[in-house]
Amino acid sequence: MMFSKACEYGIRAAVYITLQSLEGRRVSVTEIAEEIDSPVAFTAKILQQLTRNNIVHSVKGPTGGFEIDREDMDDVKLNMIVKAIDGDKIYVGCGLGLKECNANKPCPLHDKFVDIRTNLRTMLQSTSLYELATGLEVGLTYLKR
Amino acid sequence: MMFSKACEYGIRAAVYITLQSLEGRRVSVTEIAEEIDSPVAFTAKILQQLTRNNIVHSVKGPTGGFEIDREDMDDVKLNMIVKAIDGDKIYVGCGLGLKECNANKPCPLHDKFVDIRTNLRTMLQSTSLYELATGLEVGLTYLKR
DNA sequence: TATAATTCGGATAAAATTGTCCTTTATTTA
DNA sequence: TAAATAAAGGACAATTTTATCCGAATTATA
Repeated sequence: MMFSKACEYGIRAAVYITLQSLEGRRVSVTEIAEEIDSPVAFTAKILQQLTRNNIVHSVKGPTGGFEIDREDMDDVKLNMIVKAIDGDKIYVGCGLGLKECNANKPCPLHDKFVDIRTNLRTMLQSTSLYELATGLEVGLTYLKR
Repeated sequence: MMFSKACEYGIRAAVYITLQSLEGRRVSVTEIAEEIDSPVAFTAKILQQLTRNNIVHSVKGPTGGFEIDREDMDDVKLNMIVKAIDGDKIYVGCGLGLKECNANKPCPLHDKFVDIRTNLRTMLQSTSLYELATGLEVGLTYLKR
């Protein structure tokens, strides 16, 4: 609706890893994909991106998998995940797709979009993985289906 | 950023047609595509959709082209164009792509998205083609580049 | 009535996104 | 040290979106 599939899977995966890391569990791609209901191999690719961007931490070999440091659960905000996967088009782009659209030379929708975009950015910048995972833990929110 | 390319072109085209119809001019796809800086043939397809949805009016043959009735300039709101081209996924979908995500069984981002989506919907439902075209007329806004 | 201009609509192509598969590399443990 | 397990990464396939092309239908006008 707003993000690419890749980004959606990325967020869901990161939240699930956070939830499990809170319990001290390291999780495999297989388990992640099962739990967030996403294609395994594709999810693996996305996790590689998150790993390269230091958003999650990966460990190879038996007992390996993905985890997130307690500290990072607070420090990693959604905007970092979105940026790592979808780039910054959400922040930069014009609602009507114009290359040069800004306050000086605005498209007809520019001003109307400013608020919406600002709200979105603020939300993404202020929402941490920890916050999202704890909602899950309490059973208030869900990641599947 | 938020809409598909098709939808972006559709909105830009409709606004341009409105602007010209205000001057009593009927415009061809060629002119439209030139003025809004979009691929001609693709734009033609999108205009067909807008025509079928009674958002713009088309006339075949020489002196033919696209136009919008003065009345429709006020009645046609952006949400009608978005719906005609992108469907209602903007309104319906879950931010994280979950099939069953609602207030009863919300995804971790559900509540955070409700506001943003509501703002967007309100904006689209209340913005008319006439309003957008007048900004262009006065030279306050732009459709190109 | 013939011609030219224009939209309509179908078929197809190109590009981007989504998704799969398989080999390599690192690491644990028996 | 050998075997087994898991992520990394490259090549490829399927699907969706974006884009082009061309003949058919419509209509103004010479």
